[in-house]
Amino acid sequence: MKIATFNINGIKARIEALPAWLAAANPDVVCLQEIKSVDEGFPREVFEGMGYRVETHGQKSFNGVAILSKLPLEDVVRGLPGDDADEQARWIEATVVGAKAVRVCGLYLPNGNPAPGPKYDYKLAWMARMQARVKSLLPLEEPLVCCGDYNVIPQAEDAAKPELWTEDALYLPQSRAAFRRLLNLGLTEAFRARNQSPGQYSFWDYQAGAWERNNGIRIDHLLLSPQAADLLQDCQIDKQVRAGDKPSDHVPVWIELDA
DNA sequence: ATGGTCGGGTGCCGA
Repeated sequence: MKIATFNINGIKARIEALPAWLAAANPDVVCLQEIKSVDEGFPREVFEGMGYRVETHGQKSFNGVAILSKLPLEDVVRGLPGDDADEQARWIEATVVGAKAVRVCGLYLPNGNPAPGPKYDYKLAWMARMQARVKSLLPLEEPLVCCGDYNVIPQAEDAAKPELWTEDALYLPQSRAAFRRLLNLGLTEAFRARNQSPGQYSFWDYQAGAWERNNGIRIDHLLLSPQAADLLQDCQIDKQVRAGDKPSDHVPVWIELDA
């Protein structure tokens, strides 16, 4: 089972590049972030025509997440539990029914800039809620994959120029500590586990020739429960997508599971 | 050293 995460930065803007990548990469499951569309505006027919089931959790203008799957989806949850007043669409879960069932959580973690400030407070509170949600899912002892745009640079080696990020919400010690606490629940970060080569990133800013200079950061992650980590065969970043026509500022990251 | 680019949607905000 091939599971990917891809922050597409607007479904309307990516209506050619996303199907092109799907046709080439042929993932079974894709978690999308920043669809920037309400559910009714999402062009589901395009993806249904390619054999994908489509579950969205959209929002006007900002945020919005979705799961595309060639395998049946069950028990869809929309929205991160723990705050009924939170109206930002950043979380969707579903069980993918393959040879083995895999619970997949697709997430768009808050950016948090500027820090300090209310947006950073929201980021840290959201991460605490995610911690609680994952903690409640782990006792099921089933394969669990939490993937998406974490908006966290875990370590210095995950940025081309870490010194430029020291005051940024993506790299502040509190952000990295909250990410570590997730890992310390017993999750495996798939790319770090499978791929040790340096200089591999998942995001390059549109500005200042960041792509051409490989001035990137690695902020799109797949975190696996022990039962999912047992099935992990591979993890790769589809870097070449950033060089295509009308690219997102993020590229897909995917895992292959023996499931 | 500075400023720079996208997307969504129609005035700027978010990244």
